[in-house]
Amino acid sequence: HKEEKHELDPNNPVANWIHARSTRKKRCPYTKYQTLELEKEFLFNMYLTRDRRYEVARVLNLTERQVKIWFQNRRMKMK
Amino acid sequence: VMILRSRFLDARRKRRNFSKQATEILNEYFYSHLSNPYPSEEAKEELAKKCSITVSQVSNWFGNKRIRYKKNIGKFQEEANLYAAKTAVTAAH
DNA sequence: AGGCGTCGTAAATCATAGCT
DNA sequence: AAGCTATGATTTACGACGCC
Repeated sequence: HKEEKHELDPNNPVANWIHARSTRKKRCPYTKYQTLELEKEFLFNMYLTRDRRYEVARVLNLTERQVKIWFQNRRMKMK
Repeated sequence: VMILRSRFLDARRKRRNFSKQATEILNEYFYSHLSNPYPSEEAKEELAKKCSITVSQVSNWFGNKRIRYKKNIGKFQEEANLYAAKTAVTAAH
């Protein structure tokens, strides 16, 4: 199972490791308020509808993608 | 409710460092698989058992080790040589 | 095709154990 | 004892792949 991108450089032990693409957005910790509201929404339903996702993103000033991924991560954390 | 749970989860952050033997075992695996330090699920289970820690802790350890090694290879050179020598001895019977 | 699901991970950050 | 660093755990963000 391979992920993201590999660099092509012989002789460097790290060359064939998995590396994040340089275009990846830097991790940006969410505020207490954002996290609390996301948790409340998660308690309401573990899976988002499209409408709820749009609304949550708008209220918390996050992108729909961030909200979607937050829910995916949250479900994994729960396991 | 969530406050209670978050406190419970935060409690997991109260940790002890792993034993010297456990760190030894993890480092031996890491440096003897330096070109591909991604243990399979089965390998993680075996390491977890040998180290008396959980599979998640093994995953955390490798995640931390990979990024910290990559970020500063020079700092780990001495350690790398130490384990390379150790596994070389093992390989020579 | 396209979108959302899980799984495993990178990289940054957090919290604090344990040295100096 | 206080400060600093090492270390284990948690948090965002994706890539790979799966299933409808």
